[in-house]
Amino acid sequence: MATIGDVAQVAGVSRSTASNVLSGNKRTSPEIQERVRRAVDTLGYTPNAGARALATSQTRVIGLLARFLDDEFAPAMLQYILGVSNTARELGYDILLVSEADGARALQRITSSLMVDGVVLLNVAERDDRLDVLRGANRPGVLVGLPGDPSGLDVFDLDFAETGRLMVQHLARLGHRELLLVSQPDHVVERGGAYVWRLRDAAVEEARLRGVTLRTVAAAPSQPEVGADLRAALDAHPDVTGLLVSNEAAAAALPFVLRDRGLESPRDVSVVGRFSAEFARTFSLPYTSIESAPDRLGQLAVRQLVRRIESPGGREEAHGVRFISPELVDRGSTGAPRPADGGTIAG
Amino acid sequence: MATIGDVAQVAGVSRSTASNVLSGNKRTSPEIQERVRRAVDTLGYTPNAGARALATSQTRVIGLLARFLDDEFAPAMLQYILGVSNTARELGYDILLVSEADGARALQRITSSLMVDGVVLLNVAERDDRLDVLRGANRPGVLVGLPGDPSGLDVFDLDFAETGRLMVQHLARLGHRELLLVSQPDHVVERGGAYVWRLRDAAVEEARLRGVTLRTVAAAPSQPEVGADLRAALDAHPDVTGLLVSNEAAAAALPFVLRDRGLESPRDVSVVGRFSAEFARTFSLPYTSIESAPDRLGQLAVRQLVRRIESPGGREEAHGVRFISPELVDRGSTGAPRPADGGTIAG
DNA sequence: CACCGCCAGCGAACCGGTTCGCTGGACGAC
DNA sequence: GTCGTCCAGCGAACCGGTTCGCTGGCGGTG
Repeated sequence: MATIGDVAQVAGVSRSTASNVLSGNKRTSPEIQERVRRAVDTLGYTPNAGARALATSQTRVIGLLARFLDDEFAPAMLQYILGVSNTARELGYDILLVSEADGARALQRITSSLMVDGVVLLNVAERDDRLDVLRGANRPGVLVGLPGDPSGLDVFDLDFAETGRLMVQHLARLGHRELLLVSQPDHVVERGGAYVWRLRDAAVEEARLRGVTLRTVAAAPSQPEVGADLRAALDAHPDVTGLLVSNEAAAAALPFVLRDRGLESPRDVSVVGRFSAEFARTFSLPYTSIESAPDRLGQLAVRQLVRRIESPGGREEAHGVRFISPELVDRGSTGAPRPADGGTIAG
Repeated sequence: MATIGDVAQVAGVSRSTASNVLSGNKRTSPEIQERVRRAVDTLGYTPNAGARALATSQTRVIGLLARFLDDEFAPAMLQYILGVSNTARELGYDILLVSEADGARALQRITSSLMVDGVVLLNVAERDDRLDVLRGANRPGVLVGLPGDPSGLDVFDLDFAETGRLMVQHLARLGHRELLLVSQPDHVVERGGAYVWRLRDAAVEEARLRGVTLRTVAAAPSQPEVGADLRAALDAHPDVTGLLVSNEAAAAALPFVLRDRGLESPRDVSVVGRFSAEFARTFSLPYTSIESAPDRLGQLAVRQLVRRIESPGGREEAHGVRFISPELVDRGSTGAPRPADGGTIAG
């Protein structure tokens, strides 16, 4: 491999001059620039990343900590990863993907060895053991997903409370009085991020204000168990006309469950989900939904992270939580409720 | 950050001795070992990855080049990524995930800057522009997916020819005489790997030997177009009783299409797919299938790559293509064909 | 008791970049 | 013509590890 010393030699200049030409940090004469560039081309020179990292304490690599929990629905996570990866590359960074179970230790490893300039944490839990490590680390980090205590951290997330209100509003305005919200078991939610109950609590409150009945059920966050949970939920609440699905695994399984029951949306039941357009395409889901915008969240997170990485260390921009507003995408799965003439959803 | 110099100072030894204790490359007295270890704990020392890379020319990072094509069905790729990532971590390596469109340039960048010790190429195409770069690179690489010219490369792949034969065999033995193989358009196949026509050609030959009719159709490799393609295919071939699906997007859409047609498997049509068990779970697919084993392929690829990385540079193990044998997982979607009494698949 | 061999620990060099302070030549001003 | 200023390029130091050759103290042997 050619080194900058080789380049300098071929160009007939010193190593420092070659470095200055390539970095542009110091003014150099056009003639010298030309000679150095030609030498670079001749030798096919590429800077050694390790040496550069050692000298500058910068790697131009971003750590991406994805948590893949055993019972989690992985396809939803893929879109975050791609959003982060693509944005990072646009900004000139590479991605170190860390998927190991012990996220706290992994975070410790990659930050304290200075492998990365910063990190993005996905799937942040209510009480996430990675956060203490992050706060003590010497590299900045940005979260996707709101933890219980976000103090001193940069966080991006969908506004789940507003999402819950919006879902209830939408169905209530259409005339639905009996709603069912499909979430996830609390212990899973706690690990996987509190977003589900933030949505649920706001939805419950909104339903109360509007005098609408909103029942909530927990369904497994993974296949195939979620199918059985959905069936049981429909059996338990036969008079429900509106379904709110804030559980990606449940949304993906819903077409099969409705079909088994001989139900069609919106004829028999109106459905509003919370997932991304890409997710809907992938699973052929014909349901109106709140866009969860994983690509946009990933993009915002990386942009903010790079801003922190590249801002002169001294003055600190304030940390904080940024919510993105929910947007409803109409796919025609909602309408007026079926007449309440004794027909039941289990029909 | 504490350096090895700090550790040495606290332990009262020289830097080289501290290094020797930590690497274990040279014998050291138990007493010195103890002092150094204590100093490491006290200071919370972690080696600087850049410095180590510079000194050893090793980064303990593996580059993972995933190609996400516009019209490709991404969820299938996720399992390869996780397989690679988890295996790499087990062997003490981290993963640099590269998803950018220009894979050849990305490969050039990460190898010539010595950011990685080796690379795994996913989704290798028949004529893949990354291969020339890989052959010219100074780091080893392993492919998942067989290219047109695999000479001088390590390749792992499912035995797609055998897979095609097995699928035909399975249905022919059950008595099916009219089969339809759902593949992908040739131009997509060429880019995305030749596996689809390797399977198709073998299936066609096997059908010929058995005197069975096997028609093949191309369907889009992504949602939602694939649904329309499937419907058109069923319309065009109403007498088909056996379906071979070697297209993940088509497999994921098939339940919806069959439902629209009022068809059930295996009652009306027998189905054999080619996808992984995890994929089947994710998409609630009740179809008998050939296991595509992405996790196992990823694991084998990483193992082989690490072997190359860590083998003393001199003696070279022979390169070559390793196929894994297809295994059929029975999910009950195949049976004897419906009586050929004039009933048609288009019902 | 003297000599030899062994080996634990040390010091220095090296990996390949970046950066800082110095220098000397060119040019402008008086 | 002389002096001062400016700045392009140079050399050296530094980042934080690893490694190689040397050394000196110890134990064993004759």
